[in-house]
Amino acid sequence: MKKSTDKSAAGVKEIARLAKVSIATVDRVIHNREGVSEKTKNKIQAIIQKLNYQPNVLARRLALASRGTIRLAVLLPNISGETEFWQAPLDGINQAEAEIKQYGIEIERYFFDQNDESSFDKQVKKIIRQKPDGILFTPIFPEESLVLTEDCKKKGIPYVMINSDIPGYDSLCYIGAEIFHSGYLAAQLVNYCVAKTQKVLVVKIAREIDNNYAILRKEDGFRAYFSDNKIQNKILTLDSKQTDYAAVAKKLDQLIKKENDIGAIFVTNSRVSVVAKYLRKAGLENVLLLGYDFTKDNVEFLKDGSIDFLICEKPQEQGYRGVMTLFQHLVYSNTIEKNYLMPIDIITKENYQFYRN
Amino acid sequence: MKKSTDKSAAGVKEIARLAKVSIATVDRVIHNREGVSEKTKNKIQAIIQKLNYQPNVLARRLALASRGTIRLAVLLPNISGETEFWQAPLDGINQAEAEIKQYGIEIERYFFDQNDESSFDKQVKKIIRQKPDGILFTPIFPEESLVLTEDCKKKGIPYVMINSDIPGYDSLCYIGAEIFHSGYLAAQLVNYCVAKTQKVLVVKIAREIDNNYAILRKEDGFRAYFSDNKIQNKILTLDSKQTDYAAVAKKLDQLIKKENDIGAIFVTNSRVSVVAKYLRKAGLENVLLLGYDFTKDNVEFLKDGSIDFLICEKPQEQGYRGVMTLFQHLVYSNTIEKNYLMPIDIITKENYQFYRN
DNA sequence: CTGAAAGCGCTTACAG
DNA sequence: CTGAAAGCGCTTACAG
Repeated sequence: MKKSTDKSAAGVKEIARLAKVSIATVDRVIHNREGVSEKTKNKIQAIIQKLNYQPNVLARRLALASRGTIRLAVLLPNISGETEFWQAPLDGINQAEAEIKQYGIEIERYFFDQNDESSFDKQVKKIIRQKPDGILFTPIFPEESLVLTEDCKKKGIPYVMINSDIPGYDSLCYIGAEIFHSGYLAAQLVNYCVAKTQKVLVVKIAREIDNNYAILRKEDGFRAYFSDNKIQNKILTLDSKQTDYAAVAKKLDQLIKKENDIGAIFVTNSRVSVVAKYLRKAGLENVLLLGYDFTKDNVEFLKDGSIDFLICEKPQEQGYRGVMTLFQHLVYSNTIEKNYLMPIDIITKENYQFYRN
Repeated sequence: MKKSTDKSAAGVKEIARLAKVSIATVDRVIHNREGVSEKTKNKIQAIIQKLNYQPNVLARRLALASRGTIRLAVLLPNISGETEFWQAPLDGINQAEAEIKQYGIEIERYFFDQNDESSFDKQVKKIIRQKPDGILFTPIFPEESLVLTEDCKKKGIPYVMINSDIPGYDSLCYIGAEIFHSGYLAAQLVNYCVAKTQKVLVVKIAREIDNNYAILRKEDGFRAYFSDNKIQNKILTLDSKQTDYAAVAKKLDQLIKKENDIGAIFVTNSRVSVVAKYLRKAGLENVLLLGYDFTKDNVEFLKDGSIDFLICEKPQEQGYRGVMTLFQHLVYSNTIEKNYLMPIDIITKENYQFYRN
């Protein structure tokens, strides 16, 4: 390793020397602060230009570390067996926290019950009382989310939405997939694998279907693919507001008795494992089954062939990136991409081993 | 933003104070350096344990920045129209360089002709002469690569392999996909989309097929899926050591005249666009076509439906991660995962827009 | 409007 | 075997 040589990145000291001022003044110009005469300001800016000065991010962070703590609030569904999905974003958030807590970032976590809008409300009130410096949340309930976003706007608190978007809620940014398109993709896969004569079933399992933007958008996308491409398969629908196995199985049973020759089933969220369990018990494993998310249950059914395709949108990375975005914005005032669209990944029995959430 | 409070991460100073020694001695213990009495060493280690001391990476890097430059060498195929694929790893390398050049890392790039083993040889000699501190390369030619790895071992220079692996070449680490499995995955997709009576064609297009480990492994994996699952489709083979369109088209023409009812074609590398062009011209777009890599040409054919699936292994991330790994190893002596296996992504017409290499 | 000095947490000669 | 001091490049009171 030889000693670093020439162009070794001039810093504030060098600029100060060339401009015959102190580094404090250089700093003022770099940060566009008040109280520098036009003349010296111009002189310093010229030198910065000429030297193509790039601040040393390391040193900047280190110096800043001594300042105050930044407090972020995170609002996500709580994690139960049924909603294990949300572990992934949380993992990402934890990872981000580990990386940046050295810079004085603290993260407060709030959880709500996905089946209970009032629990969302309650947590929102708590957060508002805490006055965090930035918020990360997922707008599962559009109306209730509005309370939060309105308050944030009033107080100038930046907020990031992950996993699903609500157009018109003007956030700092959205990090997640284009969910309409993920339904579209599911339809493409179905079309590859199913005969033209077979029927296709869309299953929606959630306590709050009508108020669940993501679930509805996915079905829209799914249906759009068929109509855009003039594909004639008959599309059936099954909704279940009860999310337990018994209830879903019963409904499926009734439907399948009535409708013969269903070639594929598309479940619009991570509850696909419930359907997989039913198909396995009923000996209907030749039906193509697609659903969402890389949860433990789902992967088990993927392995044994009950589930054919899982669509996955890197939930862990969403959490990670969400926190990092707030960090970038609050600490460095970086400009932020309004929509960070995640890839829409296709997971099968033969590539799940290598998947990274 | 309130002032940081309590547990605000004790540092070397605090440790030194508690152990009643100087911070220099603490530093010696942290880095397991010689010349500290057992007694003080134990005392300091106990305190480090108790405080759960985490070094401040920022400060460490900043302090280290003043040391010498680290020089890395990168050896990749040159980028032509035909081998545009290699732009992606190079992009990743450039990105990594931008992030770490502040820490005194310099990267020297060397290119060889993928169709000419002697050009690889020549570049290896150049690199050896330069005595870099670390090397990143792709072992397309096993024998010629051995010259490089042997020399590195002798001199203790760490090297990282990306994109394809050669088992037994004991590198610092391999970053890339499990290529056998990527062939396996391709076969699964084919099996979903093709009738049992149809034939399947494997196409290998490369100047040096027999000496190209990756291409052979992918075919192995592809075939293994069929035999493991006792699937009976007849598998045909077409090899072309000429990589230009005219030559490949001619061979395909001959084969397709002889063999009727080919349901799918699997091309074992990024040259799949050549086959796509042929199928489009021949009006055979109903044949399922699969191949590798997110190149501009391939994506064009994906869009128009000539290619159905592209398998992609994040080449840009491979380059990025390769450089970062050498950096971690050389600067922080971090322990490195021996095999960093990339996901094997499935790209279609309906999700390519969101893919990130 | 401007500057001298201290500090961020760590590393490294150098001196004993 | 151990310590005092300078330095990494930047930021921030504080004093003028």
